Amino acid sequence: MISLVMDINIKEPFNRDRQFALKRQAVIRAAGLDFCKRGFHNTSMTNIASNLGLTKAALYYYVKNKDEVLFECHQQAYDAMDILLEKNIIGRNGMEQLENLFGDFVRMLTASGISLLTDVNSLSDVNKTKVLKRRGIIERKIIKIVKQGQSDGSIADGNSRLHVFFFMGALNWLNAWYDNSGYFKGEDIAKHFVKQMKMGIAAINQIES
Amino acid sequence: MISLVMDINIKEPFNRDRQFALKRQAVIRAAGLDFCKRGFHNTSMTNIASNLGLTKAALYYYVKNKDEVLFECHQQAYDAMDILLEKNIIGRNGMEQLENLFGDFVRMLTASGISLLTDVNSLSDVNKTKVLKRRGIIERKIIKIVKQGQSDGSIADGNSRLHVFFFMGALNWLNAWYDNSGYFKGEDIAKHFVKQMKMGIAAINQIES
DNA sequence: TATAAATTTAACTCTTGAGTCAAATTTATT
DNA sequence: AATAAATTTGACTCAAGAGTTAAATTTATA
Repeated sequence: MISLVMDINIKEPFNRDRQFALKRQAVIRAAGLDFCKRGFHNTSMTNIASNLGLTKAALYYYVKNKDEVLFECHQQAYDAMDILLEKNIIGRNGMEQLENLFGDFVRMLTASGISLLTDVNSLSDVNKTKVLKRRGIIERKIIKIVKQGQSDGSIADGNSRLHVFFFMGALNWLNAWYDNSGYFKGEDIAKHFVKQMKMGIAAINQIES
Repeated sequence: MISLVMDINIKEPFNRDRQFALKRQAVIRAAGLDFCKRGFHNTSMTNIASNLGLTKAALYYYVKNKDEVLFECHQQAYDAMDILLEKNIIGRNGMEQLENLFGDFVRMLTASGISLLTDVNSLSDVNKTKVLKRRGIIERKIIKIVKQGQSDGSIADGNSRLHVFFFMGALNWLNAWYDNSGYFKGEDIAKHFVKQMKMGIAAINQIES
């Protein structure tokens, strides 16, 4: 049972489609959490609906089919990552940019209710292609930052793609085990993970926490 | 289509059950690769069978049901990890032990055909409990090594569980994206990952590759 | 209060894939 | 060649869950 309350404050005149779009997004985010927790195929449309306090029929009022839901979950995550990527071009060097970015990634997963789904094989072929393409683009952007860090001397040499795969693995796994009600607080994890990410690939000369 | 040839050399007298057990293991390992590649629910028993050049009926000659297959896949992985854990108590300090262990983990995943499955929610309740329990035990053993390293001064302070979750995430993710026919060679990944793991949590004073 | 949007109810269709089975046939072992 | 194990064939049952639908009802908005 997840609250759908939103759009409370800002009293922009009289929405209609906006209201619909917002609830649709909330529905998809909730579905994402379900998928993340139980897995795509272990979560029925009826499950999703009833977790929202809705009926299956009502759910289908917002989405076309289950494939679309999964697809939109991916889109949501990638939209969020894109925003963070834009935002985090700041930093004195590659390493600093990467620290900011990675920290924000962790915060996104622990705080925003957005899940990073990995089950790309359950998508229809068309959507799978789209998702993989988009994932590739994001991956390449991160790799680019790492390469930049290697150029400016802030990040250690070595295969940049492996550098990235390593700490992105930590991120994906975090997404799988993290539980808001659990022992760790999101911000603590963020701090710890940023540090471990950094130490893992920092250029040797400039390691000073 | 995966070859099932085994038990070629060593001509121990006349096996019977042994032969059965070996093929059964091979069947399960192959299924594990399928699950890893396409996902548990996107892989039908018929798929598994035909990838082995078998019939569904023949597959059921070796296993009771799909749940058992998934369960045994987990067991195989944990058996392998247990062996490596036994083997890698060697090392001058916690860090060295951890390096050996982690490197072997990577090699196991890239070379042995054993997959580290994450989809634990698709298991029956009984098996899920068993698997989670076993995973917990292994996790704790690794954490123990880390703590030891923190005691002997080879590993940096900080929450040991987070230390472990971080690099185990890298491992799980590797398992998901790695492809024998791909760009990277297993041994190269092992070297790189061990280093990045190490740098991530090495005590500051003793960082010298 | 009139109107349209949001949601429920409840029944229904369809497909997929797990799991079974028995008889026939192939393959290996002695 | 005899025997048992391994495998095929092909048809079958069953359950779960996606997706649909139409009519009734509730909720919000103007």
